[in-house]
Amino acid sequence: MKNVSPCATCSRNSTGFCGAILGSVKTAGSNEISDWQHHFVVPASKPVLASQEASPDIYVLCHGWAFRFLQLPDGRRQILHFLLPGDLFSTSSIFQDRVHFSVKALTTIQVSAMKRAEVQSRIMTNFTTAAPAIARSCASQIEAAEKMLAALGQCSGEERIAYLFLQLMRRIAEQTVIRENRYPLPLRQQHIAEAVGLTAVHVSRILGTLRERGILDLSNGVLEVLNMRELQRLCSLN
Amino acid sequence: MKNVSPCATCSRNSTGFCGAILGSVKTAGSNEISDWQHHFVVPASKPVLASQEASPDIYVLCHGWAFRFLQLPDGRRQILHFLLPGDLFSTSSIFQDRVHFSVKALTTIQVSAMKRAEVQSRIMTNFTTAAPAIARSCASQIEAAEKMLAALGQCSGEERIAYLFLQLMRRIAEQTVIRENRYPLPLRQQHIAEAVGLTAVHVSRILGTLRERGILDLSNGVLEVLNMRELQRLCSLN
DNA sequence: CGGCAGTTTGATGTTACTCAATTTAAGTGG
DNA sequence: CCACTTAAATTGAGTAACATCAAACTGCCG
Repeated sequence: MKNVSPCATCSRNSTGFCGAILGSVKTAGSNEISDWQHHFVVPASKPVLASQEASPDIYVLCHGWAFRFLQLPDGRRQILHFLLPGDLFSTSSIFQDRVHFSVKALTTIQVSAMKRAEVQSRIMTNFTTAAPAIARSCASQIEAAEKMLAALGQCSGEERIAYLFLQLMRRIAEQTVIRENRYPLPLRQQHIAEAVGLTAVHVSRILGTLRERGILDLSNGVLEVLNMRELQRLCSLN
Repeated sequence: MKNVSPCATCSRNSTGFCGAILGSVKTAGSNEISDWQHHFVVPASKPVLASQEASPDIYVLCHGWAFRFLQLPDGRRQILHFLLPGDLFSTSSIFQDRVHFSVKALTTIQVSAMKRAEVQSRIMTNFTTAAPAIARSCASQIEAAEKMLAALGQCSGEERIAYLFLQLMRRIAEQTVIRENRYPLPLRQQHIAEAVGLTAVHVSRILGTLRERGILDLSNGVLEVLNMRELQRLCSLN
């Protein structure tokens, strides 16, 4: 298992969530382990956080990919959101110690955990800058969820997959330099299926036709977009 | 057209959004029209608010039913949420002047509009009580959207309708006394269809079987639940 | 009495699911 | 490097869920 010391990549903290919301929370340039935050590693495909489980910490993903999901009593599950480095698990976790979803690692991940009480008090002392940032974060989470709702309710399988990919591509491009339209995408077809509400078999067929038609090619954890214009045209949402 | 004077029913303001979030904002017992809030009426099935339209006000539904929806470029639309009396259109509208959805009246409605700037400043002066309330409101909107996402992604038409009804019933019961398991529900089948991602024809068939099986009966704007236990069993979500 | 909006019903087509078999890819240990 | 194992992806055939189109039916209102 990997080293559990504070991850070097957590300089990322200064861009994503922490930069925007916490503002002056992190001591600039400091690497010391404080008593209110720590880091840990979770291996690929292992659970990170269970639904309704109380936690005194809030979590930010520092490295790797994870996803939030809802598990239905009969075993079916819906992936709600893929977490990328820099992402806060959920904005509402700043104020609540229980969340309605579970989180699982997709790749091996590094997570930063911060004491909620500490984060809250730091936000309160600096709320004129923190409040709008938190509000924006909430608003964008709501908007993302409701747009996906529209995609699942109104769009065909192909459209949904196109929409999912476009959203992910946009987010990946924000944190990685993209060359030759190749996006790192460590998803199994089963994950795509659970995110867009199809079966893995059907996802395979749809990806097959998209490949045949020269629109995109997903293999070996890389999504290569061959015809961006056509991909966007497929996605009537957006 | 109905009278546009401040609606008597807006005593409701003290329970729903305003009571929880605004706290001391409303002058207790006062009926005067202030310069920072006003009321208006929208007839049934007329638009209230268009997506991306900037507004200096935030809105609370005082009377009647409305719904928030997303319109796709090709005309399809997804109903995101039904608004009941006391509901703030969207928590994020407190901080943003544009919203990603549109709103339409289902019945004739009365709406209370409040100047955002004024609401914000009152929240800021009282943020220790307002902030947690706003956070809870955001969290519950996110949770509702993501649970619906799971319903659309993983559940059959019948399950989705059962879920929609159970959610609505819970909310209706919070503000109305329910007798004989009869819930006022002023929805056309087309609205149900657009909320759960089915066609109106299919909704009609599903409602037909639910009626035949003695589970529920929706007609004349009233939902009568005949077998609550069975209805809950249908809804594997929840 | 007609007209209209909403609902119901039937027939048929399409999308997506299920089950099962096969192929491919990725390790793993010798 | 090669057998062996296992997870993932692909393919085919049959089926179920849902959409589409069109017609008939209902209640309601002028």
